[in-house]
Amino acid sequence: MEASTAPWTRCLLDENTFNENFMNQINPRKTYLCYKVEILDGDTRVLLDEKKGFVQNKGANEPGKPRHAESYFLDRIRSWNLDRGLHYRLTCFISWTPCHSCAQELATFLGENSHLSLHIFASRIYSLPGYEAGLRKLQAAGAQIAIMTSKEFEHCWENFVDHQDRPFQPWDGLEVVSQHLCNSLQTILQMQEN
DNA sequence: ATTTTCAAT
Repeated sequence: MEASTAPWTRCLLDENTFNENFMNQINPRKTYLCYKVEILDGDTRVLLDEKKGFVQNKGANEPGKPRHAESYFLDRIRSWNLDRGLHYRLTCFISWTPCHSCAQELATFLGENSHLSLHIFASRIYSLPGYEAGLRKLQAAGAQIAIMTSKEFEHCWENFVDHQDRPFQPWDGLEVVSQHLCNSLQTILQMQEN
Protein backbone atom coordinates (compact mmCIF):
# COMPACT_ATOMS: atom_id res chain seq x y z
CA MET A 1 0.00 0.00 0.00
CA GLU A 2 1.29 3.43 -0.89
CA ALA A 3 2.05 5.83 1.90
CA SER A 4 -0.51 8.28 0.56
CA THR A 5 -3.30 5.74 0.98
CA ALA A 6 -2.22 4.35 4.36
CA PRO A 7 -5.04 4.71 6.87
CA TRP A 8 -3.19 7.16 9.10
CA THR A 9 -2.67 9.66 6.30
CA ARG A 10 -6.40 10.33 6.27
CA CYS A 11 -5.90 12.50 9.32
CA LEU A 12 -3.00 14.45 7.83
CA LEU A 13 -3.16 17.68 5.84
CA ASP A 14 -0.96 18.10 2.84
CA GLU A 15 1.63 20.83 3.09
CA ASN A 16 -0.09 23.27 0.75
CA THR A 17 -3.41 22.96 2.52
CA PHE A 18 -1.73 23.69 5.83
CA ASN A 19 0.14 26.70 4.53
CA GLU A 20 -2.79 28.13 2.59
CA ASN A 21 -5.06 27.91 5.60
CA PHE A 22 -2.88 28.50 8.62
CA MET A 23 -0.56 31.26 7.40
CA ASN A 24 -1.73 34.00 9.71
CA GLN A 25 -1.15 37.01 7.47
CA ILE A 26 -3.67 35.93 4.82
CA ASN A 27 -7.46 35.51 5.04
CA PRO A 28 -8.63 32.34 3.32
CA ARG A 29 -12.34 31.85 2.71
CA LYS A 30 -12.51 28.48 4.39
CA THR A 31 -11.64 26.98 7.72
CA TYR A 32 -9.68 23.95 8.84
CA LEU A 33 -9.78 22.56 12.35
CA CYS A 34 -7.20 20.05 13.61
CA TYR A 35 -8.00 18.26 16.85
CA LYS A 36 -6.45 15.90 19.35
CA VAL A 37 -7.83 14.20 22.44
CA GLU A 38 -6.07 13.38 25.68
CA ILE A 39 -7.24 11.64 28.85
CA LEU A 40 -6.33 13.63 31.94
CA ASP A 41 -5.42 11.61 35.00
CA GLY A 42 -3.97 13.79 37.71
CA ASP A 43 -0.82 15.29 36.26
CA THR A 44 -0.69 12.69 33.51
CA ARG A 45 -2.01 13.17 30.00
CA VAL A 46 -2.51 10.23 27.68
CA LEU A 47 -2.89 11.04 23.99
CA LEU A 48 -5.54 9.06 22.15
CA ASP A 49 -3.66 8.90 18.88
CA GLU A 50 -6.49 7.25 16.97
CA LYS A 51 -8.72 10.22 17.74
CA LYS A 52 -6.57 12.87 16.15
CA GLY A 53 -7.62 14.39 12.86
CA PHE A 54 -9.04 17.40 11.10
CA VAL A 55 -12.28 18.71 9.69
CA GLN A 56 -13.08 21.54 7.32
CA ASN A 57 -16.18 23.63 6.77
CA LYS A 58 -18.58 23.10 3.91
CA GLY A 59 -18.91 26.28 1.89
CA ALA A 60 -22.00 27.92 0.42
CA ASN A 61 -20.70 26.91 -3.02
CA GLU A 62 -21.00 23.21 -2.21
CA PRO A 63 -24.17 21.12 -2.34
CA GLY A 64 -26.33 21.08 0.75
CA LYS A 65 -26.43 23.36 3.72
CA PRO A 66 -23.22 25.23 4.56
CA ARG A 67 -21.67 24.16 7.85
CA HIS A 68 -18.84 25.60 9.86
CA ALA A 69 -15.93 23.40 10.82
CA GLU A 70 -16.89 23.45 14.50
CA SER A 71 -20.17 21.75 13.67
CA TYR A 72 -18.34 18.80 12.13
CA PHE A 73 -15.97 18.73 15.08
CA LEU A 74 -18.88 18.48 17.52
CA ASP A 75 -20.35 15.65 15.43
CA ARG A 76 -17.13 13.70 15.78
CA ILE A 77 -16.85 14.22 19.52
CA ARG A 78 -20.45 13.15 20.04
CA SER A 79 -19.91 10.05 17.89
CA TRP A 80 -17.13 8.88 20.24
CA ASN A 81 -19.38 8.72 23.31
CA LEU A 82 -16.44 9.49 25.56
CA ASP A 83 -16.64 7.91 29.01
CA ARG A 84 -18.26 10.29 31.47
CA GLY A 85 -16.29 8.68 34.25
CA LEU A 86 -13.04 9.99 32.80
CA HIS A 87 -11.77 13.46 32.06
CA TYR A 88 -10.68 14.46 28.58
CA ARG A 89 -8.92 17.43 27.11
CA LEU A 90 -9.86 18.35 23.56
CA THR A 91 -7.34 20.57 21.81
CA CYS A 92 -8.22 22.37 18.58
CA PHE A 93 -5.96 24.17 16.18
CA ILE A 94 -8.32 26.14 14.00
CA SER A 95 -7.55 28.55 11.20
CA TRP A 96 -10.26 31.05 12.33
CA THR A 97 -11.67 31.61 15.79
CA PRO A 98 -15.29 30.40 16.13
CA CYS A 99 -18.02 32.79 14.95
CA HIS A 100 -20.55 33.96 17.55
CA SER A 101 -22.92 31.13 16.69
CA CYS A 102 -20.31 28.38 16.86
CA ALA A 103 -18.90 29.86 20.06
CA GLN A 104 -22.37 29.66 21.58
CA GLU A 105 -22.78 26.05 20.44
CA LEU A 106 -19.43 25.09 21.87
CA ALA A 107 -20.23 26.85 25.15
CA THR A 108 -23.52 24.97 25.45
CA PHE A 109 -21.77 21.71 24.63
CA LEU A 110 -19.18 22.27 27.34
CA GLY A 111 -21.94 23.03 29.81
CA GLU A 112 -23.53 19.68 29.05
CA ASN A 113 -20.29 17.72 29.15
CA SER A 114 -18.39 18.41 32.33
CA HIS A 115 -16.00 15.53 31.59
CA LEU A 116 -14.58 17.49 28.65
CA SER A 117 -12.19 20.43 28.64
CA LEU A 118 -11.55 22.43 25.50
CA HIS A 119 -8.41 24.27 24.49
CA ILE A 120 -8.56 26.30 21.32
CA PHE A 121 -5.59 27.72 19.46
CA ALA A 122 -6.55 29.87 16.48
CA SER A 123 -4.44 31.12 13.62
CA ARG A 124 -6.43 34.35 13.28
CA ILE A 125 -9.49 36.10 14.64
CA TYR A 126 -12.78 35.82 12.79
CA SER A 127 -14.33 39.21 13.37
CA LEU A 128 -17.82 39.36 11.99
CA PRO A 129 -20.55 40.95 14.14
CA GLY A 130 -20.95 39.43 17.57
CA TYR A 131 -17.62 37.67 17.59
CA GLU A 132 -16.31 39.34 20.73
CA ALA A 133 -19.27 38.39 22.89
CA GLY A 134 -19.18 34.90 21.43
CA LEU A 135 -15.56 34.39 22.38
CA ARG A 136 -16.20 35.71 25.89
CA LYS A 137 -19.14 33.35 26.29
CA LEU A 138 -17.00 30.44 25.19
CA GLN A 139 -14.30 31.43 27.65
CA ALA A 140 -16.87 31.77 30.42
CA ALA A 141 -17.98 28.20 29.66
CA GLY A 142 -14.48 27.04 30.57
CA ALA A 143 -12.74 26.95 27.22
CA GLN A 144 -9.21 28.25 26.99
CA ILE A 145 -8.76 30.36 23.88
CA ALA A 146 -5.39 31.46 22.54
CA ILE A 147 -3.70 32.54 19.35
CA MET A 148 -1.30 30.16 17.65
CA THR A 149 2.34 31.13 18.04
CA SER A 150 5.31 29.56 16.28
CA LYS A 151 5.19 26.83 18.92
CA GLU A 152 1.65 25.80 17.97
CA PHE A 153 2.27 26.14 14.22
CA GLU A 154 5.24 23.83 14.56
CA HIS A 155 3.23 21.43 16.70
CA CYS A 156 0.54 21.34 14.00
CA TRP A 157 3.13 20.78 11.32
CA GLU A 158 4.63 17.88 13.22
CA ASN A 159 1.33 16.26 14.17
CA PHE A 160 -1.23 17.07 11.49
CA VAL A 161 0.71 17.61 8.26
CA ASP A 162 2.08 15.06 5.82
CA HIS A 163 5.43 16.88 5.97
CA GLN A 164 7.58 14.20 4.32
CA ASP A 165 10.15 14.64 7.10
CA ARG A 166 10.73 18.26 6.19
CA PRO A 167 11.00 20.64 9.15
CA PHE A 168 8.49 23.42 9.73
CA GLN A 169 9.43 26.58 7.83
CA PRO A 170 8.06 29.70 9.53
CA TRP A 171 6.81 32.33 7.11
CA ASP A 172 7.75 35.99 7.09
CA GLY A 173 5.77 37.93 9.62
CA LEU A 174 4.56 34.93 11.61
CA GLU A 175 5.73 36.26 14.96
CA VAL A 176 4.65 39.85 14.42
CA VAL A 177 1.15 38.93 13.29
CA SER A 178 0.76 36.34 16.02
CA GLN A 179 1.80 38.82 18.69
CA HIS A 180 -0.61 41.41 17.39
CA LEU A 181 -3.46 38.90 17.37
CA CYS A 182 -2.55 37.75 20.90
CA ASN A 183 -2.89 41.33 22.08
CA SER A 184 -6.20 41.76 20.31
CA LEU A 185 -7.59 38.55 21.75
CA GLN A 186 -6.53 39.48 25.27
CA THR A 187 -8.32 42.80 24.92
CA ILE A 188 -11.47 41.07 23.66
CA LEU A 189 -11.48 38.43 26.39
CA GLN A 190 -10.93 40.96 29.16
CA MET A 191 -13.72 43.29 28.11
CA GLN A 192 -16.93 43.32 30.13
CA GLU A 193 -20.32 42.70 28.62
CA ASN A 194 -22.67 45.65 28.73
C1' DA B 1 -1.60 50.28 14.04
C1' DT B 2 -2.69 46.24 11.32
C1' DT B 3 -9.70 43.26 9.37
C1' DT B 4 -13.98 42.28 6.00
C1' DT B 5 -13.28 36.77 7.12
C1' DC B 6 -16.36 29.16 7.52
C1' DA B 7 -16.82 32.56 -0.80
C1' DA B 8 -18.97 34.34 -4.93
C1' DT B 9 -18.42 40.98 -7.57
